[in-house]
Amino acid sequence: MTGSAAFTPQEGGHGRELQWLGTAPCASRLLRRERRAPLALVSHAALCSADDLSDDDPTRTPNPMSVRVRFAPSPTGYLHIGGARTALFNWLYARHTGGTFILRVEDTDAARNSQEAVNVILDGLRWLGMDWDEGPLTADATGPSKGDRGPYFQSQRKENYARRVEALLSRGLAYEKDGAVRFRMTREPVLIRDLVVGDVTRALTDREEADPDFVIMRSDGSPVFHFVNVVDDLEMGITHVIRGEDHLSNTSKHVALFQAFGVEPPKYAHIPLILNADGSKMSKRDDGAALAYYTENGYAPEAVLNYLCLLGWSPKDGREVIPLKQLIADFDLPQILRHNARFDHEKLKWMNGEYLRAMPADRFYELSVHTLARAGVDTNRFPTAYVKAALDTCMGKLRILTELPAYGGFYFTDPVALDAEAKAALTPEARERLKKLRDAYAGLAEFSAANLEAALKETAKSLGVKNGVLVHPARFACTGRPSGPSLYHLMEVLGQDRVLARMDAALAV
RNA sequence: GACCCUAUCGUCCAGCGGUUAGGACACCGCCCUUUCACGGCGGUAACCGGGGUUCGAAUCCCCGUAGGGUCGCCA
Repeated sequence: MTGSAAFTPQEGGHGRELQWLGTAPCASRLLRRERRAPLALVSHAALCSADDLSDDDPTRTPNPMSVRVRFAPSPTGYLHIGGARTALFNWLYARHTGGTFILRVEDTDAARNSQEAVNVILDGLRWLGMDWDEGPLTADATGPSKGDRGPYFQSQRKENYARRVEALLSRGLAYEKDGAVRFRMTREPVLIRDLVVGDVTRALTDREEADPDFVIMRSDGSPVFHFVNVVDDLEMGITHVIRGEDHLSNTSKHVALFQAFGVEPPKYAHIPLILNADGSKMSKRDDGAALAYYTENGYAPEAVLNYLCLLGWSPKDGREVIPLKQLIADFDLPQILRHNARFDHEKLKWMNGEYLRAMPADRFYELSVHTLARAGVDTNRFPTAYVKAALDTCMGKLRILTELPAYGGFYFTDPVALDAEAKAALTPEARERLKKLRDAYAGLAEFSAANLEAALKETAKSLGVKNGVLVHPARFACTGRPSGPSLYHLMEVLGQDRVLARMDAALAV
């Protein structure tokens, strides 16, 4: 049996785990002191391509005894958020143990297989900052890949499956019926030793009782999922199978198959599922079910990644905003919960805001310009210094980037559209006062926030009104809306010409 | 129908035989403040039900109930 030779021992990773456990508490103490700085590291790390986290890292020296985990998605055209978390747990475990993270594409279903669909997966993983040590380099099934256990597309592994079916057939462990090949499944309950769920004894269901055997190769010669999954895991030397709990019941089949091939099955870790906010199953149509929802709706990948790993897992000390490096150091299988989690969009938004606030300015500019462009706001028409100054007044004020066009879009739109509230606020009396302020501003030699503030307060004083009486009409005139960045700073960025012009426009309405 | 998993504030997590059941998001007050946020302070809010075991149960066991998953020539 070539199977036993191909299979690698599974204990290798544990020495490393102990080391990590030993160093983690110390590191976390350091990090709690300085929350800001480590956060910056996260965004940086998530931004960088795979190489930053992998190839330079001395702990990543290939080790035949180490952990080998895989993410094996089917290219369905979208990357489910639950799938992304499964990938994340595998990736974190690999990085935590110094093991190998493998990406394998289960493209056996030709009907819904396309390069676009594969790209959705590759891009999704890259967006989150997850790099794979072995797997495809492009979406082309026949294209280049890295790793010596390929091909990494199931569509390219047909001979392996045929050979394995033959092996089972020749030993009487499988048989042909109606042109299909069926595996002789044990009738005894199967013990599944799960690292998350514990020991599970899976008995046969009533239907299985009637006929426990199952098809491993269809009459058209194509192998079925349970079979290819096991064969690939075996031949790729997978040591730990970390996957959704929806596969737990089927694991008895996989264990039986491994035994038929004469090898110990890998260690299993079935992780809980992600449900909708109302507890229902998250299906393709639900908002936020696809990773693309987050890439397109103003989320920072580092925040999504952080939030995702807190669904079903948490560090012992209750920290929630956790730098990626710390996540890798702390992550481990035994701490994974056994019950499903509901996805809380509000909390993700909060966390996204935390990351947006703490990230380096350049990173914020990059994300912002991209978001504005998507909203039809072209920042390229403005000097870079102006764009940066404008965005500086917005940084720290948003939870998700998609709030930006409404929040700071006025910097790049002329004339500004006054909303209903703004128009209502510009009463004849308010206009009169605004006119006074406009004239005061027209006479300013240096249009700085400090001068603007002083001039406004002076004007208010001479009018005998509170500052707010002038502040609000001024804000409406300049931005068209009741809320936004700091008024004086926003006006400084806008500059004298724009501010006066906008005040004139508001007075003319 | 059978099999498997699960069950602490509305939500995400702490808890692992003895706690005033803790934190975070959200929510509600107050403070800060030119708006909106941030931040600070305070508050509302939970052990699914019933039996055991034990001096003592959110923690262990059993039964119910509820939710989720699985029983394909889908993946």
